[in-house]
Amino acid sequence: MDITVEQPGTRDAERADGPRPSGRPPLTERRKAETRLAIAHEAVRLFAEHGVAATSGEEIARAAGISPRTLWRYFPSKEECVRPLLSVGLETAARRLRELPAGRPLWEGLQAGVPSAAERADVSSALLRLIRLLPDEPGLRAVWLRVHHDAERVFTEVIAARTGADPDGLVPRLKAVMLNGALRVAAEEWARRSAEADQAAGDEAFRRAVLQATESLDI
Amino acid sequence: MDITVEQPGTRDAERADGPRPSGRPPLTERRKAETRLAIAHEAVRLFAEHGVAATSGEEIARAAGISPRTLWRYFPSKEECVRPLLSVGLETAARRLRELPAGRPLWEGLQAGVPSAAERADVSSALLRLIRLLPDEPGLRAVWLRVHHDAERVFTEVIAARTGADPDGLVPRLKAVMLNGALRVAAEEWARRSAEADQAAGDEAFRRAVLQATESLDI
DNA sequence: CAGTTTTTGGCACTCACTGTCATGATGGCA
DNA sequence: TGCCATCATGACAGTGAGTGCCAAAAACTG
Repeated sequence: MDITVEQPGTRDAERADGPRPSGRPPLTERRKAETRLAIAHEAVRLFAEHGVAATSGEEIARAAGISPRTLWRYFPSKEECVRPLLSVGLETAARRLRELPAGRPLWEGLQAGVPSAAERADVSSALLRLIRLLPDEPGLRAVWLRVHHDAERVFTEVIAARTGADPDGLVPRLKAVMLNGALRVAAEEWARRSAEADQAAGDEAFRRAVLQATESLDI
Repeated sequence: MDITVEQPGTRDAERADGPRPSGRPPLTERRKAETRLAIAHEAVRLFAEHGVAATSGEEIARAAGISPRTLWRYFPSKEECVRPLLSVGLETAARRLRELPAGRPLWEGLQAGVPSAAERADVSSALLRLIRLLPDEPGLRAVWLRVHHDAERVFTEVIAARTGADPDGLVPRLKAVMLNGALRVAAEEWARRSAEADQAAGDEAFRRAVLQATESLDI
């Protein structure tokens, strides 16, 4: 039940020490990433239809067209199968934050965060369904929390770099935790409003939450 | 792997609709609470000695002097066994916050939070050992995150009451999430400093983190 | 003390997950 | 194009976490 998440191709990626001088070919890796995402989609579909408890790992594997053994190689638990969908928003948020010039206000990099992060419509709709499952599914909620917790480290470094503070210091860590929590709430608001009203309302809710949170944070 | 945590005696407690007119006698409940805590202590000890993965539920049960079947009735997973220790600080923090007059600054209710929450020395030292396990034990970290997530709801209501805001509104929720995250970081700092230096240093670190965080929050 | 409810334990069972090995697909290179 | 090294996949068997069910024991009520 340990949850040591192994990013696909991490070993290969770190072996390639340049842009791609002699690393693993991207074909295989891209296929693996596709498989990961396909599993995630099927898992969300099955979880939404029958609930997490009533969905076995074997069913997910069958739906994704792979053997159970392979499923457990891709993900360490059936709940973790949804991680690729949950993390996509935070990853782009971190990337945009890193690319944001130090002078600009924080929310510029974030206000388009989660919603537009999922450029592909299928990802976005799956993410929407998934977040709506969270209140009723403790196991998935745990993944959601873990994903955000993993993002904290990244945010801490980005914030430390932006504010010129010590990355191991207390202040950037506190700010990262707060920002991270705000993004979680914003994403939940986004999902709720998107489902209640429409996509525009969801995006607006997300932006409002982020703005509300960041203006008091001074990052 | 569902994590529906059932507080001990909840059913009995809600049946007793007065201070205790005809509810369950407190003896049984107290004994159950003691059993819960005893299990938690043994679990932490075993986890610290051999690691979570190498500790079986059966071992925890044997150490606590109960049958495995009973252990699984008390806790839904072996990791959850440590929850009573992890939640003690947040519970007292919430209680003190509730009792804090509306005018007083927030940190007055919190600065003595986690450390002194564990009045009993054994609880405090077990909690210390436990928090130090978190970085290496993803399963326990997940419990830590879940405990904090559960506390969010409580904090949201307390904050809404203090600030006169709508408890379902965005602002109190954001503030609760931020406060909660700050308390988590503060507790981790407390554990680190307590272990590196001494108890006083730990308490001081906790207070510093809480102060740092609350002064920007306007609760 | 007798009757009822609650808690515990024992047993059997499911299924999430893992170690191991054989097989097949893929990419590198002559 | 064909051979070799590498790695992904699958089949199989095994462990152990967690659950349902029923009986025994304990606690509470009168």
